[in-house]
Amino acid sequence: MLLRVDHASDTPLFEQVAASVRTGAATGRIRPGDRLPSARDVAASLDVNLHTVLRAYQDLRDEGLVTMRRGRGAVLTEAASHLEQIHREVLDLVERARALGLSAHTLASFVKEIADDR
Amino acid sequence: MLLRVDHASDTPLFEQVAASVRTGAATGRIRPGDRLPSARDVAASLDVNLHTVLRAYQDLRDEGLVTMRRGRGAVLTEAASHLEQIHREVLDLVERARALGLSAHTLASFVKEIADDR
DNA sequence: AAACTGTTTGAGTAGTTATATAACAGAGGC
DNA sequence: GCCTCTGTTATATAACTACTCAAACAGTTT
Repeated sequence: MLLRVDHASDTPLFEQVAASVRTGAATGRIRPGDRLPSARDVAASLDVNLHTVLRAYQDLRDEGLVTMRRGRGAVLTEAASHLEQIHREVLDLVERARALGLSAHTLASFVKEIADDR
Repeated sequence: MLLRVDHASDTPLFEQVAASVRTGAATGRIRPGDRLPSARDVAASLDVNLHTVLRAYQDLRDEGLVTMRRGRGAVLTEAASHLEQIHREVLDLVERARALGLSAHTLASFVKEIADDR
């Protein structure tokens, strides 16, 4: 199955769904132009509310990773084609920070601060 | 003043306080070995509750950026000496991602996912 | 028309955030 | 020793936000 979710996890369901899609795109399981499974299908197969899935999809749209139109579904954009490369760079940076005694949480707060400023 | 806070902002106060300290360390205004102003002083001068400041300090401790002991206060660790370099690398990465059509939010979610896995 | 798709609206619940007050306990100066 | 500084812990509470759910709505495709 493409998308997975852990109901016992402390990270929000919609965030897990979004993360699944990003990972799927970063590993090439989903490609630009591909349509994501419909929100209702995902909701049914993950035993999650429709709204929760749509919330995840909308976040991905806000990031520019998918386009959405009713009747047509959610489609992966060209921007997603570089996810793999960027994801690798993020891993490298986390590793480098770690070597300097800095946690991923510190990095996360830096990135978040930059992200929120726009 | 070293620490600043915007009561009207939508980001939590304790997070703003923590971010102030990180920025202060990244710009060399605070150095390893320096003691942060006492939580009570900060609370009074920012018109914020003591708990709010301590929450920020504790987060920084969890990240390994400060050590805390009662009677002595919160002291910046050696790890903080590399904050400037890492912060610059984060800015570079955000820039590179942006050039590929990826938002800082996408990056943030990657980093957060890595950070939460530990 | 029928069967899909996302969109919108509304609402309930749970968790987070910030506050306040108080008592506790280690560290250091006098 | 005593006083005052420091963070720590406990308890309570109000306001707010996040999260989830349900049902009706409106384009798109077949």
